[in-house]
Amino acid sequence: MKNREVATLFRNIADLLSIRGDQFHRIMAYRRAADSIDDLGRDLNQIYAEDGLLEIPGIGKTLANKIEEMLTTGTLSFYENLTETVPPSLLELLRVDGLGPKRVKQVYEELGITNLAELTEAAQAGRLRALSGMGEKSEAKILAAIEALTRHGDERALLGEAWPLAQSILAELAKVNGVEKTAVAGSLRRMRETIGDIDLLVAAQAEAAPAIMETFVNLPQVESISGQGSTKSSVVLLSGMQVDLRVLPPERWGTLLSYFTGSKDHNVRLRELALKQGLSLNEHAFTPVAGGPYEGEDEMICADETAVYATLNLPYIPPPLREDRGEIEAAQSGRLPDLIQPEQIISDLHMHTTWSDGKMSILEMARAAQANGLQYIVITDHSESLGIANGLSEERLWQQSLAIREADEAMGPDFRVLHGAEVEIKADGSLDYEDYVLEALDFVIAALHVSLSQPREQITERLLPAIANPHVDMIAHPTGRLLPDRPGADLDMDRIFAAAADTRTILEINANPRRLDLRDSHVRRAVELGLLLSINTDAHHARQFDLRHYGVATAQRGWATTDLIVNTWPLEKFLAFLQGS
DNA sequence: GCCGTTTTCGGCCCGACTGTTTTCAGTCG
Repeated sequence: MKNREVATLFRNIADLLSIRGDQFHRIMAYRRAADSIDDLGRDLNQIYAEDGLLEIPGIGKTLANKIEEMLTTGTLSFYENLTETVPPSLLELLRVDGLGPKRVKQVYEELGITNLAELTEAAQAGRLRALSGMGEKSEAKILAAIEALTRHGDERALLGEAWPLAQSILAELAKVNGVEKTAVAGSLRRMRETIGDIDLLVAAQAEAAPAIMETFVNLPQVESISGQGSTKSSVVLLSGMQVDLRVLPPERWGTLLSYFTGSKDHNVRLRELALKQGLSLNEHAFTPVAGGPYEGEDEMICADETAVYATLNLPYIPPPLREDRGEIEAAQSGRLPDLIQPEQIISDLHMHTTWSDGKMSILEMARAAQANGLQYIVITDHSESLGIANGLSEERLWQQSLAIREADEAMGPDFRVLHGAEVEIKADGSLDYEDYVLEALDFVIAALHVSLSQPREQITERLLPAIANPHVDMIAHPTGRLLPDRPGADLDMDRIFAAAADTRTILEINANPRRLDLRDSHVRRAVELGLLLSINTDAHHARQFDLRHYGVATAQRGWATTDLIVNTWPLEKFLAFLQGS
């Protein structure tokens, strides 16, 4: 079984246990374990082979045994037994917005409902309202939620879709009288690759709140209002995405922003730390608890997040790190990483022009890159066999070489245009250009685009020779995944990383929000191993240079430090590196 | 079910909103 399958099984167990009414913290343990496995960046089978399961955070003896059973037999008897008392089809009921484990248990036990179709039928027949705690309104809400679920699904949105949407809504809200500050919060501020719903915050005095809420729920993109209060409102957009807005006073901005940025796990750790100091932390303030050293004193409010962390004797922790993956401990011991920052990026090593499937000329891309704050770029059009992308034959590649020299000269002394190629790693593992061609290029990218579903052994063996080739400088979007649907190649990442370390081959963090490949957990592993990384836009149009910040955020989520990101290197250092490799 | 600078047992965070309630349970984040 793969990591994702194990994690999913644990999540399903957690949901089934919650329907059964098991102890809350036992359920949470399964969820935490699932999250932990998702974050690994390594193959669980490999960790198991090294006898390292117990070192995974949130995995104890019981869960380690369950993982072992899953990895060795492909099934889990505990889960099989569980589904005999709690039908797994109940899981789909939990996807209905507003329906939690207690209600699911209730409709299952009292009405014998086991799936979405039966629930729909019962609601339409008016049989739900007879249940205790339910009425006509609840019944109508459930029907509406089922309808919304069947229409939009409950898929998470891509970061690259949610981010611009959030910015446009904030821009509208900022125009309302009395709005002092606005911010994105939640997983969007932490820049996760997918977003469940958009969390927005506004700082304003209470008297301004009604007008802000009115503006919000009446935005043209809004399809329906799921809740409207004085501090919190929720809407569903036409796209099906839910957006929550909270309005709170500016003097409490720090605790507010911290609380709603999450992650939930990070917040739990912060509250635990606060409690150890005798303080209760919520979105409004730190409040002294009875019996603690501050008992009887006033609450402490925080105008910014730095003050929140300072109260806990911690340095500021950047949002992309707030996942409870060791950032609290690192902050406590002064070992927070020197995170790569967007303004430190001075190059882009992967982009396309009209010579292959790009939309702009070499010179147009160069000028746009310079306007974007870069100092040098590499033009890397596709190689011949990627016919669908108008890949370059060897002859056209030589012609392009002249065109690049012309563009380089036209750009003057303060900007350099280098000549590279994105060379196809063919299904048989061979590269698309001969070595003497690769040698003549300034920079060589190798990448997988086709036959990505080969079995692990085969596709890993296909990529390794490319990494080992002395002319290959970088592997682009290593797994080839495309969010949200194509999972990418089933590579043995341990072997890929080891090979990249041996040959000092750069691994790309592709900034396109459909790729973000390497993904954050892979970056984290690569950083631990000290591998060289590069954040590139893979731009096919000048405006796609704007996508860079998604790549930087992914690097930050993987704890990437400035020294490992080759795009921070001055041109001389970069060229010297290419000479030496 | 995990975990340990309250350590092998007993904790493990907090509030808003909604709909059903006469004081609260369920859901969500």
